[in-house]
Amino acid sequence: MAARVIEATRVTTAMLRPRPPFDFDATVHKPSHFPTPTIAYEPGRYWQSLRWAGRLVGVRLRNLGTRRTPRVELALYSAAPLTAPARDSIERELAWRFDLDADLAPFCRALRADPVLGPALRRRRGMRVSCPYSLYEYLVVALVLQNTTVRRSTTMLRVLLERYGRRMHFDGRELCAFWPPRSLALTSETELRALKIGYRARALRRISEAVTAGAVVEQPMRVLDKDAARAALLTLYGVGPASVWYVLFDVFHHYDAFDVISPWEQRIYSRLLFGRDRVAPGRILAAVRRRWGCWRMLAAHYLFEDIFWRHRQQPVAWLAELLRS
DNA sequence: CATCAGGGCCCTG
DNA sequence: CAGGGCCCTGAT
Repeated sequence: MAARVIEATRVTTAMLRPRPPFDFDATVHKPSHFPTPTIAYEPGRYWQSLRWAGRLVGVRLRNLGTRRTPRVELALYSAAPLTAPARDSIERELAWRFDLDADLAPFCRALRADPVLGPALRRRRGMRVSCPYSLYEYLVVALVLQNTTVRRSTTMLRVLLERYGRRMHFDGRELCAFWPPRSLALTSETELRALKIGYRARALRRISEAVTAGAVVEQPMRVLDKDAARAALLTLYGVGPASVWYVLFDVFHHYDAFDVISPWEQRIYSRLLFGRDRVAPGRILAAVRRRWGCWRMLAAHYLFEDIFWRHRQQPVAWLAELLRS
């Protein structure tokens, strides 16, 4: 890395007002997700690096409100002062990434009587689907998660960030920041392979190339419907059905993007929905579609994150068993 | 020591 | 549309 640590000392703040109800902690922190060194979280406080419009910015969010009267203080740290338009555009970008303007009322009304979902819905009331990454960054994460263990994924991402990313120092924290796609677009596959990311080297280079060339552009994809977005994403080399549905939900907030289920998630949903182990994926998908309809992935997200939050508070034996490995 | 699976995907037949 | 190969690592 990036010998040089970026000192982001200039700070500007703003107040965000998410649409109520809003659960700060469950929105900014997803205990079931793969943690990356670009993010830090403590109850009520959250930090991340952000590459935006060619510059690196340190983001801090603080919860200064309640579920009913949400207030989130946004502090932006940068090496050079941010212009007002830059600050506004980052504010809008974060509102999108954290789904702050979402109206969850119809969802809550429709599903609060559901016997399985109801309790999770009440405990996490106001939680949003959120994603701190750009589409490109998310694809990088999805790539290192493929066909390996969490431990190795962690190593691969760390090595990539050390080699091509930056370190940022702000608000007393040091976080890594992603590289811009173009710095990998021209890198040789051989050089990437030397970092022990295996066959992913080819995909990483080609995805970086595609994004740099404008073959895939995030902003316009945000308004595409689910099928169109899926088709566009599948044109990327190394991006298949499993990665795509994660992207459709996390990055593009399609609340119904629940059409694929991976083996480890299958086992967790089997427990949560049927109270037993290894229910066939097809049955799980049919059940969530029937019960939760167009909200099925958002509902599943509530259930999933809720059990992970509770597990953290008070270990859940069967979950601990499934996660061991 | 050999073998295999791990939070996929591509390519071939 | 099924199945082999892919990089590497740790478990057995």
